[in-house]
Amino acid sequence: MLQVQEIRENKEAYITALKKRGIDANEVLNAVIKADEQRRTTQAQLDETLAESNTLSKEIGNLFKSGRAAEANVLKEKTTVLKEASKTLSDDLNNTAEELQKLLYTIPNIPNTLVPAGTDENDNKETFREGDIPVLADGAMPHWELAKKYDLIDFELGVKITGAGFPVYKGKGARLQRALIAYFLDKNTSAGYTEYQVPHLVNEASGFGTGQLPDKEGQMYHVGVDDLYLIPTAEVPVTNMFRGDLVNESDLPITCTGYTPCFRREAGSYGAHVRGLNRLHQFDKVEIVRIEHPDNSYKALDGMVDHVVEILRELELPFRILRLCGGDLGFTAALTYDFEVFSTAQDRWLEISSVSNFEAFQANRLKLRFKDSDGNNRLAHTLNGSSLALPRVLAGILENYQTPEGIKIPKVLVPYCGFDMIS
RNA sequence: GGAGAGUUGGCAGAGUGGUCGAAUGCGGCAGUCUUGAAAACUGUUGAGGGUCACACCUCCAGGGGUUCGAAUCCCUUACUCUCCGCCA
Repeated sequence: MLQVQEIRENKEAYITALKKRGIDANEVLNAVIKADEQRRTTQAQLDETLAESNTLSKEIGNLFKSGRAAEANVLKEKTTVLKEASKTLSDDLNNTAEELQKLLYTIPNIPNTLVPAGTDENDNKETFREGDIPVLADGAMPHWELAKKYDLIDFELGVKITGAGFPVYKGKGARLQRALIAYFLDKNTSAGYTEYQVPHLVNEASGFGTGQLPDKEGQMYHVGVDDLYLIPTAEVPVTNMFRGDLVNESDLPITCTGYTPCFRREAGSYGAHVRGLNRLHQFDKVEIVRIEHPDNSYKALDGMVDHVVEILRELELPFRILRLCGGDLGFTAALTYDFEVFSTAQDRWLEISSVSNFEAFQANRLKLRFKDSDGNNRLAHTLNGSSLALPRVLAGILENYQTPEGIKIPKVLVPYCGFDMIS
């Protein structure tokens, strides 16, 4: 959520920046400013009425104490009028504040200057590419066929016990998953991130805090009887651990990592692009989250990008980095880098990580602040990134490492797997 | 599922109708002392709105009520804890 004061001060710049998202924000920003002015006017009137009322109350109290009940009763009548007035004003204020809040919820974050204009993924800007795309032998298969051939993943069994999009990992497939999780967590903790295990269900307040609610509840599974949501990413519980906190400047940065399953309803298309592991309702992910000083957040973002690069380099997977364009940028993000691994057998790029700086957008909703050296309370910046999303990494490994003899295991994973070949 | 007790400032924890935005402790900040640090001592320190700055207003879990006046009394919702039951 944007801050009203910032909108007031930077309206024109915000309109220009939001054009990159394909949004003409002129009208809504004007509406915000107008509602805010209305709010402040009403607030001032209410304050005045209450001040008068408070003064009278004190006088009445004093009169009663000194036994002048008759005079007190005269004043009492005055307060009745003031009470009615303040009731009306307070209702007005609530309505205006609610209206303002609703408007603010509809406005996405302001894209960073680096964000290219554009409408969809075709306008994303590739900023980096590394790794050789392997030349596969004849008869190379996509991962879902490999998974079947080597009995690593059973999609049909998942359908039987739950439904489409809930695969069952089996044998060396399950072991490889576990190895990846352990390897990712080790990489993250040795880079200084503190490991957490967090709940996989969150309450409504948490959904609001990170921006999944109120607009995107359809993307989350909702447990109605208890009014809880299955997490779509560890970002939600991890970031919300700090909701409402006021920390010391010296506590920053706060860095966390955690493994969780992720649940996404993603009612959408079915077909070739969502086959196998490409798109699932439940998948595993290791996440990194940083709470940063605003002066340091972009440096931290670069650091997170470098960190993910290192992991992909160690896995020896061909990858590229995209800077998301305005149209593809998430609602809460100011700048996002997507990582994609090349799936040789499918001949396409698969997104395996997304690293974003949300600046103060989430922190404003979360009321996540720090006390700076001048004693002022300021909103912190939040960032997060996947390191990494498991299914597509698995797909990338299966497809890129396949040989006629079997699937080789990336060197760095062998100690975690206990085997170096799936055959 | 049954019974009871709670929810107060960054944290812990007093406060049962006006003098309470709130004792005290911890933490934070500043200073004294010290070569420096620690300890000790002194001072200072809740948040939001509003203002050029004051004034002023709001906030003691959320919502409603009683009262001239509510952290304090009443109703209600949520959450937490303890005991019992069930259970990994």
